[in-house]
Amino acid sequence: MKKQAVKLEDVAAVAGVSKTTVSRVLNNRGYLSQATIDKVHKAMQELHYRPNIIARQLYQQRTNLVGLVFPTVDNPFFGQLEACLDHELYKRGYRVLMGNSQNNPDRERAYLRQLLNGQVDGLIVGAHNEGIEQYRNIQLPVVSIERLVSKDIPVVAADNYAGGVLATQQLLDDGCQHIIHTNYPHDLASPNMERRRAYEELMRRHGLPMYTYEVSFDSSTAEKIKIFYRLFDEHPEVDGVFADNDTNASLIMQVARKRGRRVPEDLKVVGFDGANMTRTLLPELTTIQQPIQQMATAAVQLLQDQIDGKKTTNSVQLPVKLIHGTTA
Amino acid sequence: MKKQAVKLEDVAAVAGVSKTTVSRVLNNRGYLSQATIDKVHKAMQELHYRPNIIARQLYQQRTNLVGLVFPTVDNPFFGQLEACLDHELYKRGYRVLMGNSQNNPDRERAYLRQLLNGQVDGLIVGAHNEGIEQYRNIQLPVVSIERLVSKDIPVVAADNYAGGVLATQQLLDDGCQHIIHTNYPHDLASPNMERRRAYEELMRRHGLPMYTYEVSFDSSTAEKIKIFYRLFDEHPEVDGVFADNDTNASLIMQVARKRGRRVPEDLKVVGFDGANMTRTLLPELTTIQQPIQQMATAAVQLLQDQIDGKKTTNSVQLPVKLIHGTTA
DNA sequence: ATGAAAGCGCTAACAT
DNA sequence: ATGTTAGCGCTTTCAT
Repeated sequence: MKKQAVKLEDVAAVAGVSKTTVSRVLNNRGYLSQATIDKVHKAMQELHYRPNIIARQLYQQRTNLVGLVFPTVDNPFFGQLEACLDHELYKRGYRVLMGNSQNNPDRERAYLRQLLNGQVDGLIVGAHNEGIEQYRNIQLPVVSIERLVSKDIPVVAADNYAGGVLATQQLLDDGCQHIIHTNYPHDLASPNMERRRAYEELMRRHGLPMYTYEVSFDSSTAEKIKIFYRLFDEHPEVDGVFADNDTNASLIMQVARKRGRRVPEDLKVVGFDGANMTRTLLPELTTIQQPIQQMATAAVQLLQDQIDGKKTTNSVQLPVKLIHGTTA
Repeated sequence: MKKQAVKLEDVAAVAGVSKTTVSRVLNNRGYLSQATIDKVHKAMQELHYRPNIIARQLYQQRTNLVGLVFPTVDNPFFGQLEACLDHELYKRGYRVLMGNSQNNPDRERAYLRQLLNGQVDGLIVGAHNEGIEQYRNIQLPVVSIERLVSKDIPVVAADNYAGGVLATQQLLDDGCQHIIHTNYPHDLASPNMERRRAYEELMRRHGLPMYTYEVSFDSSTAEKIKIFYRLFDEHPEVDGVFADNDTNASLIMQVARKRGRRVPEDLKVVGFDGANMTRTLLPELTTIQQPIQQMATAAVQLLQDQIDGKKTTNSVQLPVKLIHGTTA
């Protein structure tokens, strides 16, 4: 329990003024004579004074910190999203507290337990865990991205249904008859399910069979690959795949090649997300691009409104775009 | 300046005990009778009490927060690295404050100004800005990753020289005669320069010409692509490329194809980093893999040692590995 | 234009 | 086993 080396009081002593005056100089508030200002600045420099941010936070009851609760930052979509969120928040004077849940409910709870204790001024969440009870009766400003948390919390999401239609329609236009879809396990309360709904409606309307392989986000790459091998074994007739994200699309194409299928000749593939990093590393992939930057801007705006006390519980849905690659 | 709804004092009043007792129950410290414990817990539940973390931080003079200052999280290498760091820090009870500098020195300074004011217990830095004066005479525990900050700050880095040798040797073994390298601008004080040194030494030893194209990390993708077109225009004889990171390798291959070169028939390519996301999206790339997880573990260990007051200014160098793809 | 004093919510000596 | 009291470092009424 060592004390801070040099504090406001020390500066006051050296400058020969009171703590109040130093605080005023620090915050540029109230009436100050130039002579006093200079004296205080000089003392601050001499002592290498640094104001203690925590003390200020305690008094002001705000931290200018926003917590980001997402599965992981090591992913093209979430990486870009968190980078955009950080950028938008920075512009408004907020810093970011990372809360990678790794899709572990206990970790998500642990983060929330802390963050809700005055650690942050607000929360932006996009983790995929179910039944986190702490979101009920929360008094902190919260915005969610692509996740239904509770009815009071506004959601920012892409138009997943339209995306599902675009993807499926592209494969149908390509002449595919046996289109398989991958998605999260069905019970996840995510707007993501709209992608599946769109796929199923179009397939039904066209009288085509539908199969959805469920791949949970947090499975290991090896596990996912195993599922995709199973996909080709159980459905050798598959000629089109609508993957619910681009990394799955990439894995499916790798497995397809191992099974002797050429893309796009024997198999068409459409992904989802269209993040920058995927566009750079896998530009040939045809995919549905989410407006990540706009989603970040909207989320931060909604959060700021809540922090400012404006009651905007409206949710936001943003348009997606089909990116034509060579895989479909 | 609203006050916190319910505080320790309120719990004390309801439970009919003193603040101290409530604090003791909260922290499970000192002698407590079971009856008191129960009373206090009951009062806490009734009031939905949440301890104010900031007040505790002020008293304890520690925040259990570690700042991560890196260029961006939207990148396979930094994304995975920050995810690993977060995971290691979480295990030790620390949370992470994000400091994406976007390679903007002003932003890096702004972060440091705040973080050094008691906001964090330590810092792990890997941003690429030069001459940030705040790192001089810093009193906070700091560890750097792949960056030379100042002589007092320990550095965790991969064996970049060995990596440069592996990459260049692979291309030489493939029979390449005109190998081009890409790297950061030369003046950057980064262990990364060792990759270049290795390339140049091997080329010199083999009596081969050497050309390094300088591509700054924070250029836009469009700018990078322009440089790579220039590379092929100025050196149509190129038959091997050693890129200093995998995303550049990917861009180079895209440009090569546009210029009618087949990889690996006409052009061999070796990248650097070998992050998970690159392995998933671009598995065919031959690359030098950095031990990201080990680097994170080592960095956190060094930081913890400093926080604990152990004087370990030793730097750490970790081995790299050649990953055989099909591009070289 | 400046200062004294109270208080943000919590913890820990030091009593009892 | 529990309470009293004095801070942690800062900001802000309220005085002068």
